[in-house]
Amino acid sequence: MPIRVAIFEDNKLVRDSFEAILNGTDGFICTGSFSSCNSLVHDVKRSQPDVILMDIEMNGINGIEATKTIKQEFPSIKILIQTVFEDDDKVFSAICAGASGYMLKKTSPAKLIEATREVYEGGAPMSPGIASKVLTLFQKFAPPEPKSPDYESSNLSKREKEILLLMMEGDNFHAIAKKLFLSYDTVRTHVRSIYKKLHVASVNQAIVKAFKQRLI
Amino acid sequence: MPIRVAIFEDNKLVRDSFEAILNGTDGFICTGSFSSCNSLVHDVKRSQPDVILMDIEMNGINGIEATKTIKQEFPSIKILIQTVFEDDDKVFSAICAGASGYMLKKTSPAKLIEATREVYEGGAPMSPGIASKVLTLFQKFAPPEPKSPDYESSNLSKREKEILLLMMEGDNFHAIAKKLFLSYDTVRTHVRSIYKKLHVASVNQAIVKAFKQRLI
DNA sequence: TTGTGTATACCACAATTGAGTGAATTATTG
DNA sequence: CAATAATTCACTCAATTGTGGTATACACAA
Repeated sequence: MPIRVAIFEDNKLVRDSFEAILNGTDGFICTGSFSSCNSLVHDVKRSQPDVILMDIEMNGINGIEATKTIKQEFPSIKILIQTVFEDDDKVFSAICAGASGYMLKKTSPAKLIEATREVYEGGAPMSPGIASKVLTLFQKFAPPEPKSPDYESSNLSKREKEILLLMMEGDNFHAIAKKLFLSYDTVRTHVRSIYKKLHVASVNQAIVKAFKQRLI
Repeated sequence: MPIRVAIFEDNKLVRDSFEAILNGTDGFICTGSFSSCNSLVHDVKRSQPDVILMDIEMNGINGIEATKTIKQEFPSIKILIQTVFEDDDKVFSAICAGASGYMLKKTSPAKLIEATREVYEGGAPMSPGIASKVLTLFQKFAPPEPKSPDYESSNLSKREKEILLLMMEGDNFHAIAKKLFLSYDTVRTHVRSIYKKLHVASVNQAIVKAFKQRLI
């Protein structure tokens, strides 16, 4: 079963060229190519792609807005951003919008095909300079090491904090048990101590409390 | 002028093998290989590397601590992390510590050499799964935009927003029904449409999404 | 007129969670 | 050393939640 790819790209030449390359490569099929995002949701619904090649610089709705929309409506579709520029702002927005990869337009067709496959397989191909920017941005934004005073004073043990964190990721008890290599019942026991310490009585309330008090 | 590489690696076999490969490849020279980080600063000073291949799992000072120290003492030296594991925690810590790349140990020698060169040239090579994790972590930690467009585009109806809000107060379905003068089953029906629109499958995840996207 | 979305409500079954109780092992600390 | 907390696991039972249907009614747009 070939990888279904849709293209959103201003430039007709580039668009047609991509389409030709994809259809000419074993294991790929271009199920749609569009010059704008004006009927984005409709177009995506019709072409049912696994991966979308998204130009970032487009008239009307730009590639980043489009990426956000697509990720909201079709979270499982992977999006590979294509751009001529590599400024921090664009990279940052694209990733926050939910892009799975970020390639410069100067990339060779062969590498683009390879990147498309990598995206499809759950990877995150990025042109070298981009990857480096991402790491820098990451270091800049990630580790403010928040640890509010409540976090310490909440008396949650290390294990309990781990579990609360996973609860805040949306994991259920079975998933947590699996991730932490614990038995289901052990997780439930820990959850009960969390409830006791936070004075709550459900996942629901524990998460709310954790968020509101910036506990994590 | 060849790229000067130093190796920090527990396993003698792996260490010697890396050294042989580097010295056997044009454009590279191994200027030091060490089995621990016990005399880290001293060793780095002596070997004056451009790039360091750093094993993450080592006795004594581990690779992440070592990376921090090196980046502190010799900011211009690039560090390529090597690991067998790819859990979020390690990836996260390594990048925050200042690593320039993150390769799994199963990577082929050829790709490792290529990654070393890429690091030297200012890139950030990462094994596919790792790069993907980085993007995910990035999205997780990036500062949420103050006015999230998701609020408007979430398409939640008035009733659905009301109910989501009460869920975020920690109310259960019975409590919500009572507060809104609805039947228990009506609340559940609304909750189902909320899940559909937010692409989630539990109270748990709906609340997290609402908080993170500043939906309410 | 038909379709779509919203709001309301009910039934039934499966899965998950909450609460009670008990118990063993390993830190940690007074 | 003894007390305490943390961590681990198990079993039960009731309550809540998740998911599949089905149904009526209203409003608004194609």
